[in-house]
Amino acid sequence: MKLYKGSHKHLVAVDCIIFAYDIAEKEIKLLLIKRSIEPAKGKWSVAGGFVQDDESLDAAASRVLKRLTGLDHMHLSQSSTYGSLNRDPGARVISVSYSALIKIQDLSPDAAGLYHAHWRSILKLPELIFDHGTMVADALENLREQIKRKPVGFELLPEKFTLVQLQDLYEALYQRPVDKRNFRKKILAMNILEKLDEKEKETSRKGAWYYRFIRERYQVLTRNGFYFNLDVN
Amino acid sequence: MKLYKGSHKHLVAVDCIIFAYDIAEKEIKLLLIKRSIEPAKGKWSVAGGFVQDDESLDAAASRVLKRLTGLDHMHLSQSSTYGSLNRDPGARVISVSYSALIKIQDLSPDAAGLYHAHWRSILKLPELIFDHGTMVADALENLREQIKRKPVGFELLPEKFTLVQLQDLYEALYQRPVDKRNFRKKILAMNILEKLDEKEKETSRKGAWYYRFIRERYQVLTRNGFYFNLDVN
DNA sequence: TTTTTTAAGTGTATAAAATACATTTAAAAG
DNA sequence: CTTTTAAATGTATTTTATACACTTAAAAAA
Repeated sequence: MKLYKGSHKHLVAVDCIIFAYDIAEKEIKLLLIKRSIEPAKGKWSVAGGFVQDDESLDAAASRVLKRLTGLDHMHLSQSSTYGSLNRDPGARVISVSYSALIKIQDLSPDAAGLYHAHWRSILKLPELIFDHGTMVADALENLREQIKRKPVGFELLPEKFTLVQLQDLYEALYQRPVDKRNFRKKILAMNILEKLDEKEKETSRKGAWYYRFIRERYQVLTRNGFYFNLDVN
Repeated sequence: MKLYKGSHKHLVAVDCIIFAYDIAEKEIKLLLIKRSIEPAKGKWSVAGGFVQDDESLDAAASRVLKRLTGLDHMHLSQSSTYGSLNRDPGARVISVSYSALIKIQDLSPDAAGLYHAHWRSILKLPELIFDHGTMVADALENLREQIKRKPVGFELLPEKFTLVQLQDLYEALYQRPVDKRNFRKKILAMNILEKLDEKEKETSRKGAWYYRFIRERYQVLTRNGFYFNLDVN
């Protein structure tokens, strides 16, 4: 069956904006790739790839991400689609952007070597090719909204994390200080964290208690009309 | 210049979910088209078209919308992109969905005749082709969120409208009653409406005052940190 | 002309949520 | 045992959200 004859076909790419959080440096980072093909070879870009004939958009994004992280499953969501005529000087390419949230250690051995992948703070991004700067800005804006209403911050932290680390993450994303007592009051009131009986002792003498996000409890609450809300003051 | 050789090309479509509000019937309506080509000829769908070689995605959506409404400018925003392998049985098509908000009277003469376009209440939608049902559900969900935080409700109403009409619109979208006094208190407190000295007299003896949305004032306020918020209780 | 009918318009008291803010505690180092 | 450092904690105040019922305007009917 060969329908829709006469309609133009297009190159379609997926571009993945990969976010992680660096606990030590208290910075949100983005995985950037040194581009290996023309045009713009050697310039910085986000990770991308063309959508193949036999794969869905989501599958294409997963493939690109697996190449860099080795991970099969991760927090991945479609953001926006970019289709201006001359966004890529090499050819007319329509690009679907995806946001991925991962733990900073999750990089494949190939990532640094083969793909020249590097983590860069969102505060000090180099110039990016094409409209990747816009994609990143859009994705970041989206993440800032998402993290208020969905428990996505935990995707960027290890399984065990302290409330200090969680707050630092929010502060890094919003670039403004957050009231410690109010922040803890809000997140603990949601009743979706479990306090472990273990302390993080690297960064202070006293040590800070570890917590864990209980996804199952969150899901049960959600089914009963609960809404995650961590509006930062 | 012929780069990216060997990568597959795809048919790319735009599909427009066109919303309007029927004041008399107090119903949110969707513009549906009787499909004129195979596959699924004669079935209901949203308005769509293939993206041409020389037009951006936004331009393609605008073209589709102009065909039906004759309008050059309207509230139009990209929603989501759909790319499963078999979403269209006719061929592999990747589809970018757009939401449009228009006034119900804005239909081109061709719309009804040539395209068999019909307004249908979102409460009584027929079965739609392919994944158009999902597209509509996603767009509707998006609209419900948008209308809380952005002054998009006014796009669905005439220039002059009453507070009763505005509230009815919110109630139609949420399918639940809204407290009249609290609703009016909130919207008027924003100071973005101007009370006209004219009454709407069709629907009641007493008549309801007409108001007008002052976009300029909204924009000024927005620049000064104001956020539209009409969370319905 | 008075009365009835109908939908528009209005205010206040209470509850809940957001915010501002400073001291105490635990633990290691000196 | 004193000092140092970051973690942990509670309350009062302000702001926002909510619940709730009567009055008013105007035409239609008596």
